[in-house]
Amino acid sequence: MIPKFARECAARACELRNRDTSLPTMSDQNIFAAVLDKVRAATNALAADGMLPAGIDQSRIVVEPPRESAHGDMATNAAMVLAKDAGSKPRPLAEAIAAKLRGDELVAKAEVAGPGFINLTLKPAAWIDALRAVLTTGANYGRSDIGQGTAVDVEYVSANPTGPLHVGHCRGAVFGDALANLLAFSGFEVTREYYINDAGAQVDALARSAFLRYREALGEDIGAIPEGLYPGDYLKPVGAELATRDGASLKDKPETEWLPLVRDRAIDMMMADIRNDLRSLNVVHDVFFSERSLIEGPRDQVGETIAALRRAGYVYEGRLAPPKGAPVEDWEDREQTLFRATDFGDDVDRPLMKSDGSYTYFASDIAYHKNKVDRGFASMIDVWGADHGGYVKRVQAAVKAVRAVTQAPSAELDIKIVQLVKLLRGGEPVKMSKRAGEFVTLRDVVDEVGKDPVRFMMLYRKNDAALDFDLARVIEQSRDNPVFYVQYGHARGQSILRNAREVVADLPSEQAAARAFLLAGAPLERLEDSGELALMRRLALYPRLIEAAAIAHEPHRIAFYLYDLASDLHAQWNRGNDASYLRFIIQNDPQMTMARLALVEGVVTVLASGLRLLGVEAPEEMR
RNA sequence: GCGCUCGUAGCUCAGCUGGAUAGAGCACCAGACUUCGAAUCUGGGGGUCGGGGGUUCGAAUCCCUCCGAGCGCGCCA
Repeated sequence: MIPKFARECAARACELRNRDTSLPTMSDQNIFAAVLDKVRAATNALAADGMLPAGIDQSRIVVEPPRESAHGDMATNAAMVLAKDAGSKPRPLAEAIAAKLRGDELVAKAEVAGPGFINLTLKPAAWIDALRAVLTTGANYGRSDIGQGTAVDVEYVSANPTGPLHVGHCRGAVFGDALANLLAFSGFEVTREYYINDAGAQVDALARSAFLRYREALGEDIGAIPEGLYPGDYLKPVGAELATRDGASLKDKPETEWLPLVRDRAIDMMMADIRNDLRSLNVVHDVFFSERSLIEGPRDQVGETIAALRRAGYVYEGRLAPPKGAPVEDWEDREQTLFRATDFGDDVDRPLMKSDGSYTYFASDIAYHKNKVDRGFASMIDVWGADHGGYVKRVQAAVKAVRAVTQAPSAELDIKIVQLVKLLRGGEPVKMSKRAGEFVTLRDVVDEVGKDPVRFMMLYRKNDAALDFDLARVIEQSRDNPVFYVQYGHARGQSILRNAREVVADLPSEQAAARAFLLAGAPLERLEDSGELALMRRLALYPRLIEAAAIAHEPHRIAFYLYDLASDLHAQWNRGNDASYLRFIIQNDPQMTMARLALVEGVVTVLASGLRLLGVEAPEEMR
């Protein structure tokens, strides 16, 4: 118990803060970016020496952790990438660059290896700087400005408002939400959007189904729900609500009169349910965009879009060859309005008008994406289920055409396909019968296992790989269960910080920022153990990982990183069991304790940061 | 028949947009609790990256071609 020492740490932290009052830059946080700058500086110096041509292209130079840790802390391909332009062989060039790098204050070793890699080993001070960066930036560690405020629209879920969300929708919901979090953290201006398919035959079927439930609510015996309508019980409240609101007044009207009324009410109630279900997963959209509004709003945006495409020569009247493969029963060869999708990479041209004169779904979708471009989104991301995979090319084609007619400076579209989820319980498939209207809803799953397992497990897989979700396994409290393992890592770190008050009595318990501030002044140079260095290296990787995940639109990388970080922490903990001098809390050495607490603080900070991006709780303790 | 997504250890999966001797977990075998949470950790065996060509300094990654799986294939959304 030496408060005096803690005061000294605080004083030192203040001093460190005053030394650099500017906002942290990318290189301050991202040690790989910092070293890349050093490598570029070295090549510039060689250019000044006349060893390299001036103005050489440095864009392909990368600095990355080597696969083999024996090769050092990081490796760069600079010499191999530059060799061709430099007109020299990689290895001599590598030697020259390495020689320059050896003069750097953070570089302990620079060696040329293999075909021309430069392997760098950094001095421990470099990793200590990285840890200090975690402590001083706190929850902002890993945040970057690579998005530069670019407006990006992330559209996800967009399930039909004809029934409650089922378990298959979970994955897209969680993926889209985490991706949006990640992009916002990386400096993009993100809009979270849900496209409501409230036009077309399916919502009419919804209305007819709801109308039956309405008559049922009025006491009529409606018998079985006919084929083609929605049989689920979830429409009973809609019928009851209509009966309460409208009494018997709808019952004897012709369908043309009651259908729009019933349809709008049914859609509103379904969407309210859907939003509630999404909220149970902590998924909240900024914009709910109605398909119907494209057609029935003040302007017919679908008609306008088609007209604009027609003026540009992308729409024509013509005939299509009948589809190959599975024969279409009622195929009718007729002239129709077609979008010239083949000009933009699709396989066939696509119809825009149905035979009854209404727009196809695809026509609305073109108009919808044009609407996004008109709203100023330079980047669009659509998250779809695997069953819509066949639709990717035509929408990509549509966006290219839209970009051409709007002359938007940028209109990128990335379509992320999330594969299907197989629901299991203890290894056995969960049976559900869609025909009988019985399916496992999103709400069922969240109620059974909780939001955190759902969110984490849906992200603990690449989005385009199929996923088994086992209701029994995801709530196990064991290493088999990654959700638990990572959350336990955070809880264990918090437990250490709580217990540390035995040695460092005035360590702030609740305010993480104050604690981190104090700990940043600890004598971090005493962190010399290999396990401690491994943890610091892992922490140093985080900004680079976030950046790569954001660019690739792959939030699953965060989940895997967190698992690795938690694993490093658990390993170091257990090394303290085998060798007591490696424990985080050393009773008679408050200085060492402070330094190790700083490391723990850094770990829990990054675990909490990553979990927050995934939308998963970072618990203080496991109960 | 065509298109899309995949194929990596016995199983479930990573592999940082082309880097070095391909990595985790489970399972199997052998070990570590008078602890700051053993709900954890340490070590071991296990591979023709579906097959075959090509591109280059270098390929699990990019191209071609077979094999196999899932999804989709006018006027449904």
